[in-house]
Amino acid sequence: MSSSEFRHLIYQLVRQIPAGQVATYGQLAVLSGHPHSARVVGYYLKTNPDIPATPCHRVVAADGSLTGYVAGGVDVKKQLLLSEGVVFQGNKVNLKISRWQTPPKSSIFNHAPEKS
DNA sequence: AAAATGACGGTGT
DNA sequence: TACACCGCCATTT
Repeated sequence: MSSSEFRHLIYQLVRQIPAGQVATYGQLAVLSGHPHSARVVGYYLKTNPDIPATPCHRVVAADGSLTGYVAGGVDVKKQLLLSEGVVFQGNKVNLKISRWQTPPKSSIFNHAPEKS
């Protein structure tokens, strides 16, 4: 897969994050098939060509903290997330509650065991 | 062509 | 919990 396709795929994934939920850079990296390229994902969002089309504000760091946001900075980013109903704990997103659960394709008939 | 950079993430203290 | 380090990899210098 070429870099340009990789980038396009990231934007495609971001556009699928529902309002009120967030994904992490690493999560997108894994979903795109590039588990070790979280930083690159961040770079792609930084150079996001079309902010309105791709809700890059719904992408946060692995610990829930907010990193950059070109159109106004993390402050604006937080406000956008709050207005969508994302749950915060202080300065960080409560991933436990607001993390985007990607639909597991093959586990529809699967009892996802919590723990054992 | 080689080195530096960054909207990351995991580990160690 | 917070901060410092180090590995990662497409892009830029």
